[in-house]
Amino acid sequence: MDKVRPTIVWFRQDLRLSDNPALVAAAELGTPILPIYILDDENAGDWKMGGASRWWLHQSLESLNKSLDGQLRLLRGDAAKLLPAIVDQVNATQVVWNRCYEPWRIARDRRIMAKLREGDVSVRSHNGSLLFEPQSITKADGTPYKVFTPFYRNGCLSPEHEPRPTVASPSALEFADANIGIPLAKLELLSKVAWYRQMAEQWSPGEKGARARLQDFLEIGIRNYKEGRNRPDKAFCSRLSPHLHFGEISPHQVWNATEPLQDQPGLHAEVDHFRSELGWREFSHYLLYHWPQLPEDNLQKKFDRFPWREDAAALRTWQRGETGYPIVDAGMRELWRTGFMHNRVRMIVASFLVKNLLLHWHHGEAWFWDTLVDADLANNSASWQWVSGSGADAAPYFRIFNPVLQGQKFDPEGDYVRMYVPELAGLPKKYIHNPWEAPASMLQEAGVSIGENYPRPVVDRADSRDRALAAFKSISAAA
DNA sequence: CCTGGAGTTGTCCTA
DNA sequence: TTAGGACAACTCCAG
Repeated sequence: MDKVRPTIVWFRQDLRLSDNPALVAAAELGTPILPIYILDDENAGDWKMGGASRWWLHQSLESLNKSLDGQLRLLRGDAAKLLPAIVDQVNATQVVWNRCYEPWRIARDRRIMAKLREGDVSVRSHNGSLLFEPQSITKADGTPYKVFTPFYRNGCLSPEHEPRPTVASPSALEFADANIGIPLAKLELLSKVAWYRQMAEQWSPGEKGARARLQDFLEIGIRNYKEGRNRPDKAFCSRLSPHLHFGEISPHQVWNATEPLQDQPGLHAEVDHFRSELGWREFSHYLLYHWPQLPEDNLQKKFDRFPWREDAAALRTWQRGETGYPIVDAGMRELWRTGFMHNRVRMIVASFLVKNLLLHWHHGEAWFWDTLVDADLANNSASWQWVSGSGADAAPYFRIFNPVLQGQKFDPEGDYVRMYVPELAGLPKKYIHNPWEAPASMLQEAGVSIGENYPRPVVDRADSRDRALAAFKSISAAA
């Protein structure tokens, strides 16, 4: 009874069949395939997946399992123990996966690879989720870039680093027989409280949903991307971030799909602009790879002596969307309801937390980590450091967003605010972003009572701006 | 080693 | 109403 030894395909942040180099490599071997997913909270340290991400993952695994004819095996626990055990149990001859780049995953995968190779198992990792391998892009002296523009222009965009073409899904997969795994429900990815009910209306997790989202974006959003992407009241953003994070679509698929649009009249600049956003995703992963402390430590050491405030009550108003600044509150409520926030608004709420409230960026980082469906260690930490001014290539300290002006500029009709802060819906656009300045009669007519059914501003805007400027000045060398 | 130019996403004041 | 300059000082990067 000679049984053919199977190949294990370990799915991680590549929950798709198309453009999946590890899967293709496995299929080419011609041996039966055992696809597995391991929910590994034990090696993740402080960066266990947050609640919104778990909701997404649940849907995405369900979808992947369907595409795999129900053959996906699910496990839960320490991958460094589980994987070698499975290899033994099924007598696997080969294990393949696509690389991940968070520090804890790199460390874990290195250990696993070494352990498996002690036996007679061949282990191969592939690149499925970054356009540019972090170690391949360096300055002439071999050290990593710290500034986006030269990283992107001179590094990524140089001809030698052109992203690889996509690879097709294997035509037919032969699956191995093995009594392994637990039902999806046993991963316990869905919290008891159904706060994610509204998220389901907004999103279609899974490979198919990701493809549809891309098609939609290529037909509409990208055609007015440079301007339109700044408008939270419109639908010009790609909203691909959660799909990319879980690898339901690869950046290569997205990058290459924009190729035909480049030659269409007027679209070249739009495509370039969108691609540079993919470039930012690469840059964040690059930074995290070269500076593994990015999620915890200020990249710029002088920020270690920054006079952050401690103010639990103020933090709570921010988290709940009750700061009294409509654009901030709309953003925080969008996040809570949908697991997402428009990028422009992310900058506004982040600036508000760090500069107007003067609270440590770690608070924002942690909240986003738990509530975003696209929570991504690299993007999250790099972006928070950027906003705070502590990161690579950071915003100058005097760049403090004015939530009223930002609202008026990027949500000019107030539609975005009305959608997520319905108690203000009756206000005309002139005062929708600064209701505390509206005439009493107008407030009354709109049914708004400041301090009663909509909060008074938690801080005075001008005062808190001056306070932030002083705080940032205090850590400069000249001070 | 030196040098010059540049650095995602702003705001405010003044003329 | 609108346009232009100030807001600091630093590090990064390429020639």
